[in-house]
Amino acid sequence: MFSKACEYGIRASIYIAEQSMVGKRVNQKEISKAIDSPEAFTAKILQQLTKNNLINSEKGPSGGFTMETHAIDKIKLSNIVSAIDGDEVYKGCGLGLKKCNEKKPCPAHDKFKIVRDELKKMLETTTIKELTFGLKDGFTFLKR
Amino acid sequence: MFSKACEYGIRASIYIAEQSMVGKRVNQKEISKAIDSPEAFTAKILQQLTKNNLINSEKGPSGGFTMETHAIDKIKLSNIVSAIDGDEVYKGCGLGLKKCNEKKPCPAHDKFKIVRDELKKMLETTTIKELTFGLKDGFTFLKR
DNA sequence: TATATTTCGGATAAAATTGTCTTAAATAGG
DNA sequence: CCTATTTAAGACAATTTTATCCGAAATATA
Ligand code: FES
Ligand code: FES
Repeated sequence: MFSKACEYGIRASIYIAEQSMVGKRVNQKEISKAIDSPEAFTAKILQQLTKNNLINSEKGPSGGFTMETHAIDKIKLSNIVSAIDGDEVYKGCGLGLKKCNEKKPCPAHDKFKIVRDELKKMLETTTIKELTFGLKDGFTFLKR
Repeated sequence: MFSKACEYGIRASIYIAEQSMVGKRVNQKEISKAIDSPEAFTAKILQQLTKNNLINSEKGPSGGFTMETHAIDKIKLSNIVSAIDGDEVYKGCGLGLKKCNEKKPCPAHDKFKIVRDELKKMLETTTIKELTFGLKDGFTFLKR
């Protein structure tokens, strides 16, 4: 569904958001430990998210990453996905024709469109904030 | 969503089925021309589909690929996808945790499950046959 | 039987993705 | 100002995916 980079990006975003909500800044090492991802690779992804203004970074001792608290319920899953994978997965043709095209649809278009639009709606309405809720109570997990 | 290999595999299957329904056997060259895919790579994928008994192949002059007519409405999209990509896409965790796990779900589990199950249902109920209908009438397309 | 056609199978190559390493830049704190 | 810590940036490496190539095997047909 998504690339590894994107999966790490989403997990990292959720973790950063959760920590930001209790006023904590987290660094690369903590993040990759919390979400069980390769440290250097994750660092690259964090750079991407930073460039896309989805998270903030600060250098130096006691530096690290945060998500602005007022943004946590504004940022949607789709923002993370677009920033890393682009929007092909929820806008492109399921059979790989360049651009999904209503006028010249692939044979699976009608079937795919339903699923893809559901995915799109889900990504565009799900906030990072709501994904943090189960975490601190131990109902949901960012690694296993 | 799917790999390139899988996209080609689905398009090829639909084309082969369509031709088989009018009694025509098609070879690698025709197929990759019809679906606009790299010939040698497509040949590999056709081998996979053959091994999985989704299509039949015959060697020699006038050889090529067919789909058994009585199977065309039995074979589902999920059969093609599983044969090439496996079932990760509609059974795995959306955030990349190994195995989706109801007991220890990722934060996005509930949201993802809905979409993924819809995808699963679509793939498991859509037959190759119904995907061929629009083709000959020029309503749907395997390339653009 | 000889030949041309076609799939099969394995090796190889190119490109994209995933992952690592090293150095530079920023910054907090002594 | 100096040092330790942390992110930024770019080069590099490994792996996976995508794609090509070639010789062998099968087969129709002349
Ligand atoms: S054209 Fe293929 S999904 Fe719309
Ligand atoms: S655990 Fe992530 S989708 Fe089920």
